[in-house]
Amino acid sequence: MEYRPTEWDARAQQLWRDLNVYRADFPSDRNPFYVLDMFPYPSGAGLHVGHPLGYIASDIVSRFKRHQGFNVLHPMGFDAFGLPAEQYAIQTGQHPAVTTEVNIERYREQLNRLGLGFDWNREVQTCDPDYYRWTQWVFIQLFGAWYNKQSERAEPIETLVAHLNARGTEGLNAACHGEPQCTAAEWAAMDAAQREALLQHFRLAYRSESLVNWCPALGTVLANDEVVNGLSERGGHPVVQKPMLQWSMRISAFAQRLLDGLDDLNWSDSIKETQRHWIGRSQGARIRFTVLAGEVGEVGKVGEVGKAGQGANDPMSSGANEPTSQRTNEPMGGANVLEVFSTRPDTIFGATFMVVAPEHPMLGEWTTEAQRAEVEAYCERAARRSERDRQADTKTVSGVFTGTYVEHPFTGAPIPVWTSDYVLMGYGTGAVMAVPGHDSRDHALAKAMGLPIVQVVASNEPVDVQAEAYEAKSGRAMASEFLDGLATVEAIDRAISELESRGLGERTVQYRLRDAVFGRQRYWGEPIPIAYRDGVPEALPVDELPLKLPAVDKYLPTEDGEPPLARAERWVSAEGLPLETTTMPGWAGSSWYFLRYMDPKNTNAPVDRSAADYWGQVDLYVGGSEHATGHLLYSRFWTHALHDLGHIGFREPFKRLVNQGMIQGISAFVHRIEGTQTVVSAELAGQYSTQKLHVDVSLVNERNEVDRDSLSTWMPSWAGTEFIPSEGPIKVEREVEKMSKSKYNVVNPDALADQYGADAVRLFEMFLGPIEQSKPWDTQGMSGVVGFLKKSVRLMEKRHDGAASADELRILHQLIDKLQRDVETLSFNTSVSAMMIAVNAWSGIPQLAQSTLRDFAVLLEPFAPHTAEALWAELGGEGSVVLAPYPALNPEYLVKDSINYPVQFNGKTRFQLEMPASASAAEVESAVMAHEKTAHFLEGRSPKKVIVVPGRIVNVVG
RNA sequence: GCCCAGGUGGCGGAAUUGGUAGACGCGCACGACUCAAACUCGUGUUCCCCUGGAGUGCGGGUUCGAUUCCCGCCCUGGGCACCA
Repeated sequence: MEYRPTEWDARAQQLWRDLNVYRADFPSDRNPFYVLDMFPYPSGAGLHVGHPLGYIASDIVSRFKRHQGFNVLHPMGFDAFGLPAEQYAIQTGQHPAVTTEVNIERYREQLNRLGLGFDWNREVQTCDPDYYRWTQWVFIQLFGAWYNKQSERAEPIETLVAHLNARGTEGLNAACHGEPQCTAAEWAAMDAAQREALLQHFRLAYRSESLVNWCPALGTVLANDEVVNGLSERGGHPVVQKPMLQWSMRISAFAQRLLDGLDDLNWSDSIKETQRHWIGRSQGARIRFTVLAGEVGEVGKVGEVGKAGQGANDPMSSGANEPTSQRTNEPMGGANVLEVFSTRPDTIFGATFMVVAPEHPMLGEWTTEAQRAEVEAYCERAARRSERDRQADTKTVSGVFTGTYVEHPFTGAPIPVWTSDYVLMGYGTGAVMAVPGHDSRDHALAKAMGLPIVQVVASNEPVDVQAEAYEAKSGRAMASEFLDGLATVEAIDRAISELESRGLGERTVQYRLRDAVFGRQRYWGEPIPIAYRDGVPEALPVDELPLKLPAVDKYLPTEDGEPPLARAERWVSAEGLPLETTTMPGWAGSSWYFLRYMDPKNTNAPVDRSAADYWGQVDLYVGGSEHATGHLLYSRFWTHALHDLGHIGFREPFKRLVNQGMIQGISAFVHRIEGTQTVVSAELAGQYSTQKLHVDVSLVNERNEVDRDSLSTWMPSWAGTEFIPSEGPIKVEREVEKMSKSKYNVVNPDALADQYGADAVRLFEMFLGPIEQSKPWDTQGMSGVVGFLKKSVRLMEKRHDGAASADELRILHQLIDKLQRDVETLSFNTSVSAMMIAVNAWSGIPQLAQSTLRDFAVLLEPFAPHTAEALWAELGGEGSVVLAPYPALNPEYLVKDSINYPVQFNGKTRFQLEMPASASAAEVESAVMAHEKTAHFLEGRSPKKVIVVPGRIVNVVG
């Protein structure tokens, strides 16, 4: 039998299609197993060898579980809404759906070329109206829900309305923004618009005026996870903070549950830690300081502000993006009270000034006339700076005195109020009590402005708080009246109790997690299914879904800066109401797609409850770690909410998560003398003033030599290139970098599959190393796995119809044992090596039984399914090897009857001693002592101690 | 700065609960086959001052025994970054 990989690839793939072997059944009596890959965004560049790393691993698990009799769900789809297709549309006028479809077609071909066993009957595309109909449906569910902190779950908005009818906001414990409140009587008196304005503060999908990340270059707002170092994740454009009326998702309501849920998930520590940080729970207290009246400017219009909650443009939305407060009923106190959050209330006696964020809504009120010009100038400067600028110089401190003072709650001393941009409006209350003695940032401002620094925590080591803040939480309170002598932890507790008893503050938990901005001023996304009746948002009736993307003449904003959907001719609901013009962000469709695979054709619901109950959580989810704070958090949030609302029976979507590492490219550079067309071989480059330029890796051979002719004809700009030396090889320089089109280091998996066969690519990617690890792609090693496949095929020449020998069975069962253990940890590099060891061992046996070879074909199948299929056919197997049962492990063949003991003297291995496995420790010891070499290594000493670990090792100490 | 992961031959990497460090593969060297080359097969391949010694980033420690456990440091990759 000759090894013919490309021929076998085609034949096996045809057989799989004919027999529909990857079909997942429902209903079914078999046990379900759900293996999921993060579905790709179909970009124009196609797949490179890095993408399939995770797909191959999950494919191996799927195939393995199928052999073991599980009903395996292993689907694939496309995350098809996104910016690149839209940018291309803006440039060319081509509808994004067209480019997207072309790209999807190419992706599907590339995935199939590698023999990945997906159930394509269940494919989903997020841009398909039959799919996004249900994304819109989920949005409507969230719009129609609120989070009840009493029951700790999301509930239909009707239960909130019932509460408001009965008692107003009294006794209500809900996740919300701002300080919405009303009595039952006030609620009863409100008109529809006023009621909706109030409800918006509670809905899980809501609209509010808030500070958002605005990216002028992309013309859209972005979520926090889409902004990296003050630049947009896509495209790297500057991002600024800007207040806008926007749709948001109240993910902050689920902060504690998203935190707690991590404990039971089988995910990597680093992803869990990343999420914990992103959620950022901190415990402390809210503390209220009374603003000293004499100093307050324009006190007149104060009182009304805090009582808002009525009217469509209510003023209480100003702090909308701040995480929800523990309380809902206490008034913020308007300009009379300055409220801060602190994790160190024990240091309150060290608070020598207050700092509020430049965006703080009360700042204007608190600024005295004398200071007004200076404060306004400062705020304007802070607003103009982009996030990036603000982050760039965290070293320089700046701030301005407002002219106002607050009263210290315990000492009654006046404390000056400052504003500085190191205090963020988006966290806590947007104000802090500055304790320069024990907080480095407060310390920096105090130093710069000459404000007093007081020590209120004593340490065992000598500390000088004038020089540096003492921030450790291990110390005892001092100069703090009733707190003196208490250890920090106790002092915090005591300080909070004291504040609570005086009604000046309370214990609270603060989260860093912000609500997620949900609207995008873009075309290529799901339309938000909201219509406006007299300016009041209402959800479309579910039976009007899908709300399809309208045709537009251009994919750009309108002249007035409205999103592209405003260009549509009649963008109104069935009832004729104007529709929302922003679309959903990229993460909407990917937040629930794993549910749709369970029931992809359902026209009555996103997923039938019975299908969701049968398949349950994803057993294994494989994908990149770059989604740690985006997709992986949002999809958890939606799953929790859908669970609470009764649509599915589990809270957490992904039981186990494995992050595959990145495959890096090995870029090639030539040295070109600056300002010339002359290329210098790398070893001579030091003699010239050269620049390093990327060249395509396909122009370079294994000896790192670039071909002159192909370089000259590679691109027009390289025509007429001259070379030094003029004869002989031209060397390139190599460097490991991220694999990317622009670095010309991309290797395509389908091209490799055409050259070596799909199985060689699969095996090689797995053999490269542990799945989670990043590693450079080096095709040189390919010959190793090709050799293994050829050797495997050559075993067929040894086959006979008789019974299998004990030797060959021992090899077989050791392999089964190893493979079964490896699949649990996805340790497929060692699986490949174990198969190599087995094949090498069988190669040394003159004859092999047909049954052994058949079993081997099944063991090989998850890794190299095409070759296994060819072997299976040759061995007379029925149907497809994909559906064959896994060979049962017979542990008898794993038992060894003798053990080769390494014998150590003082920890150094000196010789081996073969002993029967049944030998006792005493027998082993006497055998060692009787051994001729023992006397030599003891050099006349008598052993102090002989350690015998049965079955393992002997160590003679002496 | 804080948090997480990692550091083993020329290279990718392997090593159950602490128990023969370097499996498997690449590369390299030598040999067989061949007129020759490719393919294939075989042998060797951690290093050194080689009857021995050293050795898993560095320095200590625990242990009969440490890649594995503990303490301190260095480096690499990733995450967060004025979060009060």
